[in-house]
Formats: sequence, structure tokens, C-alpha cells
Amino acid sequence: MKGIRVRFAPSPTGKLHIGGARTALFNWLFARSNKGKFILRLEDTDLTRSSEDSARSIMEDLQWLGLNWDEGPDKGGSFGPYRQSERLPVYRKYLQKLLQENKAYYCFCSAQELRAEREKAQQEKRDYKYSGKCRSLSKNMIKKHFQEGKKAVIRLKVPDTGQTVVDDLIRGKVEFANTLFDDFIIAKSDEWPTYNFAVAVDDYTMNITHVIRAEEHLSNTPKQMLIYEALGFQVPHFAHVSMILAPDRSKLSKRHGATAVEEFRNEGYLPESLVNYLALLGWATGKDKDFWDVEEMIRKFRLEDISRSPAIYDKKKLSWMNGHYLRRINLSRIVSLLEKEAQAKGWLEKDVSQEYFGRVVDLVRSRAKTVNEILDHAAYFFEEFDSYDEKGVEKYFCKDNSLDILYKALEIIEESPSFTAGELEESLRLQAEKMNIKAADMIHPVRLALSGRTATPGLFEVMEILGRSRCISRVKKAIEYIKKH
RNA sequence: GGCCCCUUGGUCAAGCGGUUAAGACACCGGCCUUUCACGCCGGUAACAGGGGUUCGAGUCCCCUAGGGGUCACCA
Repeated sequence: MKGIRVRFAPSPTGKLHIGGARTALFNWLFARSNKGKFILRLEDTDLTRSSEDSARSIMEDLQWLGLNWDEGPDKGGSFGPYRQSERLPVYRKYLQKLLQENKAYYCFCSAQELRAEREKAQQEKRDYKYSGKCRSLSKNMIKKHFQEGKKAVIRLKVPDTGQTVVDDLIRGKVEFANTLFDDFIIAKSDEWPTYNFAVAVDDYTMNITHVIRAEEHLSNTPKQMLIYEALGFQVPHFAHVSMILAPDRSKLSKRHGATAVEEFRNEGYLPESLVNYLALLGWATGKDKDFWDVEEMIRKFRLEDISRSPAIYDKKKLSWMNGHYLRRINLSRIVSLLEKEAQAKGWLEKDVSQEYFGRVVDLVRSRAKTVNEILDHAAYFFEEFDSYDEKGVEKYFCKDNSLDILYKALEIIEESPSFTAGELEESLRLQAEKMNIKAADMIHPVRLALSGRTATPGLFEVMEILGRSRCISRVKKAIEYIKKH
């Protein structure tokens, strides 16, 4: 398809949510796979809730995910400005047009009046619809109201016959009877447009060809179409993506743990695994394939392959996927992600080399699901510890021959010529044989002595990286510990 | 409540009138082994319910139920 333009239009009132991230991703994929443009627009007409901080963090998160935009508030473009708060003149122009053509009208009903009417309707169990009281106010009346200093909103004249049908690319035709809608407000009394009006005008003036957004907007779509119609605009294509739900099928919120992209980043998830996981949450090609790089996704992406049913996100699968990427990416990337934290822990002081740090990270990475977990697995390579795993002590330090084993191990450590994993293993196995015990019976106590833990990477690699002197002191320390207890 | 959308294992999902109803995560076994992780092998587990249409229905139609969304001078 030619000349495709899509947009992601968050309102900067908080962090980027994984649901938002996924609709941004689908937009981006659609644009990239069709050689179209991906536009970022900030819907910040609610000046009390919008903030510059939110705007910045949303843009950072999108960038972190690799969802770069072609036009947007920070980089401009020929259809700007890209923040609604800067587009008042545009809205005014179209509002004027509707007013002049008598397709919209000023309404002087106060918010209090309207609320009372709504409450009354509710009590009587009737559906509330605006009465249309101001629909045919005379020019003189309008002038008079304004002269009295009254504030007015602008309402759209909605036809009370016929129907509006949304031809949705994902859901097919969805019909709405026009009688469902009242003359809804398109401009507030402070002259700012309401959401539906701003969206319609922006999507049209920015030449958006496909509106891909969350399903929660499906019910708003006919209203926007009514606006398009009144304005004489041609409607874009619509595609409504289902929502992401919490594990209990309710709407995803903070109480369900991490929901913001930023939190996933801080927890040590990689952008490529988040993108991969999010893409699969609602998009399936029919091919049996779990791991996708963006190039492949771009090649295969089609709106028709997006699921209509809502998806519950499963952090365990995300973690599994993240672990997969963690094992595959360049070591240097993990190292640089970890450096700051390691620095803060005092792990990279004077005598610790980059190389040592890298070797440790590489050794433990396959045990971790997140970047942060790597640090947990690596701790004993950088810090002394003062307690041993309790069950381990019971199993490996309290046997009759425990001391004997550690003394023999100490000898090997002290006398090993090369101190390499291979050679250490050979000597230790030989020693076990001489003592007529299983190699495992030596390995476990030594592991506990060196790490304080019962689970570590292969012992001999751990030894090699730890180095001779540290191994000696730790085994000695363990011997002392056993003697004392 | 009105309107709209959705409904295949615990989760993501394939399926597009005829299949022993894939696969992945999770879970449970086993193998590997030096513990853990990885990897490999195997297992448990699903068409929400009821009516139609059809020789034949997870696939088409209707109803019911459940879930979600939306009905603001929020977006």
C-alpha cells in the first residue's frame, strides 16, 4: 500500500503502559511493513493531568523499545504541531466551520444543570441524553448570553435516524444506531476541543490513513465518524486491537505488579524480549514460531493476523523469553547494563578488572531470567559472605569426613600448577578416588565453602575465575567454621 | 442498565465444514550431570452451555451465560 500514515497518540498523563506499548508496536510494525510513516502525537488537551515529565518518559520508553517515529513533537514534520495543546487554531477553524454551517451549536447549559438532569434520569432508570435545549437558540439569544458573560460549550448536531457503521479491519462491520448518541460536546467552555473532536480533526489534518488503537475506543469511533461526516472529511481505516488484561481478567492496573514499560526496564528485561513478547500477545501468523527479530516481524506483519479476543499477559513467559535473549546477546551489552549497579555495590574497585567482571557475568547469565538476577548470582565473586546455606551446612559440613575433604581440597588448590578448571577437576576427581568417595562428595562441600551456596555454576569454572588465593582463604574459613560448630 | 466487542487447556495460541484438536509458557515425570540453570525426551490438560443448519460443526446461524469496553466540559 502506498502513502500509509499511522500514529500513536498517548495522552501524557502517566507512564507508558504495556498495553500502550503494544498498540504503538502494532502501529509501528504496520508502518514499517508498508513503507509508511509512523507519527507520534501527544494528546495533552487536559492541561491539568498532562505533564512534561510524562511526555518525556513516554518518548524515552518508546525509543528504548526501538519504536522510532518519523514525525513527532520533538522532531517536527510537515503536519505539525504534534501536540494538541499547540493546535488550538486548527480546532477553532473547524469548529467555526461547523457553527457556520449550522452543524454544531453553542450550548449554555451549566455543568450543574446537566449533572442534575443526568442524576434524575439515572434515578428514573432512563438513559440520559442531552435534551437538545440549546439546539435552536436564536442568534440574538446567543449574543445575549455571551454579553451576560455566560460560558458556552459547542455541541454537534447528531442525526436521530440512520446508523453509523465502523468498518473495522480486525473486527469487521460494527453497527451503531445514531439514536444512541446525543448532541455531544465537541468543545469545552474553555474553548478547547474534547477528545473526540480533536482526534478526528488531527487524524484528518495529519493525513492519517489507518487508525490503529485499543478496543476501548471502538465505542467512540461512531462519534468520531459523525464528526468526520459533518466536516465533510473522508474517514480513515480503523483497526481496534483488543486489550491486555490482568491475570484475573480485570483491567490491568498498578495493583497487578509491573505494568509500565519503565518497570520492566528497571527489573532487567531487555527491549527485544519485551517487543517479541508483546507482539505475540495478540498477533499470530499461523507459523509455529516463538522468537522473532524485528526485521522478520516487519516482513510478516499484517493487521488481519491480530486477534480479536483480549489477552492476559503472563510474566512467566516473558521471563522465559528474556532468559533466552540474555543467553544470546553480546556479553558487552550485558556488562554495560550492569556496570552502574556493580559500581554502586563497590564491585568494580581498584583491583577488579573488566575482564574478571565479564567472565563472571558470562558464567552466570544462563541462570538468570533478568539482567538484575545476574547480579544476585554473581555476588560471591565480589564480596565475602558470612553465612552458609543452612541445608548445605547440614548436608556437607556436618559429616564425619567433612574436614578431611576440605583439607584435601585445600591441598589441591594450593598445589595446582595451572589453576585451570580442567586441571582442578582432574586432581579433585583423582583425590576422591583415592579417598574412595564419589567426586560429588568432594564437590559439594567445596562449593559451599567457596560460595556459601548449594547452587552455582560448574564448580571448577567457579574456582578458576575466583582464583587461587580467594579459594584458599575461603576453604580455610570454612574449615574454621566447621571446627567451631 | 443501554449499546458494542470477546469466548479452543492455568496462560499465549494454531485451526478457517471431515485433524488422533498443533505448538509455546507454566506444571509434573525422566535424561544429561557436580548442584542450579540451559538442553533433550515424555506426560496431565481445552473447543463456555443449549438449540439449529449439514451426511458431517471448534469452524456457519440463533439463544443463554460469563468476561471486557463504552455511555464526562478525561483521553
